[in-house]
Amino acid sequence: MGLMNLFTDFEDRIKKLLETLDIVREKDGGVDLSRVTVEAPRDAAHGDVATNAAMVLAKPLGTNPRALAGLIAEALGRDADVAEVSVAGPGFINIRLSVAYWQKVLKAAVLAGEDFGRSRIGGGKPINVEYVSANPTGPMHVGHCRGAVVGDTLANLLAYAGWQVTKEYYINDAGSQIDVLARSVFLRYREALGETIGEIPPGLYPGDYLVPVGQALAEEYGARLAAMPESEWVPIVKNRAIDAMMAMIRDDLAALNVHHDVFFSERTLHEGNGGPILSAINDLTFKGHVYKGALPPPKGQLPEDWEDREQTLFRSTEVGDDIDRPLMKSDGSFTYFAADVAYFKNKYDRGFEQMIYVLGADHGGYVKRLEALARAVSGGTVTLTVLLTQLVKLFRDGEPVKMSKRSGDFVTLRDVVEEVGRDSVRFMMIYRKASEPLDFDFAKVTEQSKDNPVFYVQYAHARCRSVFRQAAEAFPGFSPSVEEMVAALPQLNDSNELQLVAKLAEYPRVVEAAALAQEPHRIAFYLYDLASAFHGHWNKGKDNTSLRFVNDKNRELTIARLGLVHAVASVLKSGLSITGTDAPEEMR
RNA sequence: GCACCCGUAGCUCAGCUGGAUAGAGUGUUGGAUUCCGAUUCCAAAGGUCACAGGUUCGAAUCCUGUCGGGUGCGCCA
Repeated sequence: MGLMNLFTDFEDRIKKLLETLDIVREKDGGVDLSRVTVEAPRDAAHGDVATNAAMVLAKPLGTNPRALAGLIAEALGRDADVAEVSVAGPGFINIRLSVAYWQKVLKAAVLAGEDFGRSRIGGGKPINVEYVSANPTGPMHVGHCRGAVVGDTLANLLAYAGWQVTKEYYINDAGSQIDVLARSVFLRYREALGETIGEIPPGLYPGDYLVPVGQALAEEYGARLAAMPESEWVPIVKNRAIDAMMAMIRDDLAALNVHHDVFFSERTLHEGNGGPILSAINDLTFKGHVYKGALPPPKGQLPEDWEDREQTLFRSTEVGDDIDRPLMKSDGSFTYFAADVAYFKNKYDRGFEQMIYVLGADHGGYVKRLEALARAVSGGTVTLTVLLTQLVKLFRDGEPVKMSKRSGDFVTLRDVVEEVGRDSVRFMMIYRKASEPLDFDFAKVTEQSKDNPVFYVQYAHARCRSVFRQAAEAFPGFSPSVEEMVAALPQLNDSNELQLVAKLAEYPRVVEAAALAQEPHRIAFYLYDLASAFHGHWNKGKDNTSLRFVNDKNRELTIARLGLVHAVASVLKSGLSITGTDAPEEMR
């Protein structure tokens, strides 16, 4: 099935052809063909594929682009799959493909089904995608939503493109906010025992979601916890609290169709007096990246409580950072970043060659130290990339939704999913470059209309399935196999249909480009494009009944067209599954 | 003050890692339409790609600077 990607197919053909040209063969030292590309012309009127070969190679070969283009075009014209070649503009070579070639491409698509866009470009390399990693102190709110969807979709995309992907969640269960959580739960526990606790003191988490956690503790322990000294009940309550919060978060994520492979606990890095962290710091020290010293005061406004103190520092400035970063506080305890060093080391030891961190835009200041960390620990062998997702602004009927940090006043992820639906949330979150801010309007997203892109795409899929149902009505007992559809494909030669095939043919290239650029939004935009092409073709059938997929006078032609519809449905389903949304059989 | 992200049609945004006359959706304007399944279809108008330089056959895209918006800037996680 070498026809899966027509662009790479023709790139290969053109490069082989170039090597047979006299002007190339006679060139001393050979010619660099790496800049030769094959792509779809911006304007379909120019042709089906175009190459820049003549413009790129003219200078090294000491000739002019138009003359070289003529030579290449002449040779290309002898390719049986090429219907027409022309030279245009500064030296573009435009190629129009034969009907037979399009039929071969479609055949590949029909046979491959949902695997049509699958790629091996990732080479089976292990890659770690870390995303969400929300603190386990409460339910997830909308702010976590975008990172969750972007990370999950990117991970799906990379898997489809041939990487060996691990989806990972870093549980921040070691910091002081977890102590606050434990004390908040303890209060709810005393409440469950019948004590009057009154107003939740400031500094503790006031949310009702902690009430059942306190009740469960009361049922299990009775009054025994209350009788313990703090040093004894804290670890018990802390464990219960974290488990309860993580269970809640997992439920929230499941509602968004987000599922991680690994949940990594920060606490495990602190076990045994911080052994894993110490050993990671020792590793860095051994490699010469650690020293004891004082940081220069921050530029601009000096904090009021600024004191010049000596601490253990990571010399990250030698590996690309702007300022050295503290690993230990002046009292000798670890910084958060120290745990990050150990966590990265852990991933590194697990054999990941590539790591992606999906973080919110408010963590932008963290990027350089993470990159520096990767260089220092791996010696530059690991590529660590940080994907920053910009903020989401919520709107209801055009009015911004206000959120304060006070409990009950923020919109939870669960609220949003329940109100607008899982698929709409996911698609909207991915239907924009991650680096662009996103406005999310409840009214628009709930609407089941063309304005809602996920609906438009899903509708195209449902319509495809509907064609099969209609065919079964026109021809009772009709259910052509893939083989029958493939055999009938030579019947397809209408230019409108071939345009749809051309759109399908872009899919493998879109998948690879999106995976390499780590830009999952491209899949969503492609799906919209394909859906649009399909709906457009469908609409032509309104006026021109000969274009309709089901033709009850021509069984063979109908089978061939069902092949096209089958391929469209398969690609839509494949793409929708990358975005983590359903491909419904019908819209109701 | 510094770092990162971003300035593209009235509005919301794409632009395939440098390609041809910069594209969709929405809105505006003008037509068509009792439909193999929805608030349908077709067409037109709409742009100094923030600005100024540079790199080259060729720049919205890469480099530098300026202007404007967002985010973050010792021992918080």
